[in-house]
Amino acid sequence: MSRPPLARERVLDAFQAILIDDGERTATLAATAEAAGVSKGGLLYHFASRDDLVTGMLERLEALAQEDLTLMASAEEGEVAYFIRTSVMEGDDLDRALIAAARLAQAGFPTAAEMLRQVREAWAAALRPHVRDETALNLLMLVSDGLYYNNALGRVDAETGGLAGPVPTGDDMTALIELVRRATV
Amino acid sequence: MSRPPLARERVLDAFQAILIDDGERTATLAATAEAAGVSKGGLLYHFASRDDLVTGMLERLEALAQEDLTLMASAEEGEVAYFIRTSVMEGDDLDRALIAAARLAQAGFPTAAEMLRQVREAWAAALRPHVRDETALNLLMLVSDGLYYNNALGRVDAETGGLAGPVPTGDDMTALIELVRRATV
DNA sequence: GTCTATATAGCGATAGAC
DNA sequence: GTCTATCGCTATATAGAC
Repeated sequence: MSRPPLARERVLDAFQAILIDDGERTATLAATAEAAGVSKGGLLYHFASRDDLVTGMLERLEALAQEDLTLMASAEEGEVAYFIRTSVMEGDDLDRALIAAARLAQAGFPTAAEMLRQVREAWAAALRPHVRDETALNLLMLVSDGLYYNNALGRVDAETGGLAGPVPTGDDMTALIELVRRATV
Repeated sequence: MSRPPLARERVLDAFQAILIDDGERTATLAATAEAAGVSKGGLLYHFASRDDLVTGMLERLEALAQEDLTLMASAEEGEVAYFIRTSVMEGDDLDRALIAAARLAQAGFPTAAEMLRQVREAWAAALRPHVRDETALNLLMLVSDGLYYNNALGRVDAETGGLAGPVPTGDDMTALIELVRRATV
């Protein structure tokens, strides 16, 4: 649990950024190394293979998701409100890790798909006691999935650094959250 | 508008199938050619480049989406019910074209992401007059997106040929549809 | 319209110096 | 711990026979 080498984290950040901005095909070892400011050999000292790089990224996602579950459990506004609110993508570390993992999953990495399922299931389990029934839970999870999916297809907005997609913002989002809350809690 | 060569369609089918089953990276020209029963050279007679293959696939998606809009407009059960019901993935031609396009979009093909946005917008426009307000439309679209997203991450089920994911089925799905309908229409 | 053969380029990974 | 150099493989695409 001691802090990992700085270069290692920078490589992981770079890999994730390229995955999000340009897709799995562009996230080569050379491109990742250059973006991280190390050589290909330097990268391969920290991650013995490309699969190893993927594993490192997924482990970081798992840790971030765990943190989020803790925050959700102690949220003053209640678990459900917290979950809906944070399903709106704001470009934080967890959002970025989820989008990057989705790219890998769709590129054919089964471990990424598995991790995403696992994280989703953990969220569902945490929310289950706080919604009226299983149907409401399904609705809640699917709306959240839909928000992530649309953002995953959107481009990164150069202005805000956030992800721009055909997803409601501002007052529209507030109204949506209220509608979902009424239908599920 | 006369019917296209048979080999061309077979190549498109093969490309789509590999995209869905194994991801974008595995859908190489060689693998596609073999699955279609032609040589690499034969494939490249019909599609001058890999990008051309992608374009051909997206054009087919556009045509299938257009057909679906026509069916939706004349559905006896009403547009909204038709839309929710057919958001459940059953492995038909449109479903497969959408999943394959999603794979390409996440692999970094901007034209695929663009086409998906366009198709989604066409659906939204067709549904808008039949839901109570814009918030309801957002909810409806996001649930549909969520269903597709989960299925896109799931594996193809060897038994049914359908796509298996963490998505409600049977009675659970009927209940979900009813809940969404009540919240939107 | 379909084939084989080949050119060219880029990727992941290894070896070994520093 | 980080580098350069290089190997081996595979991918896209071209050329030209049939």
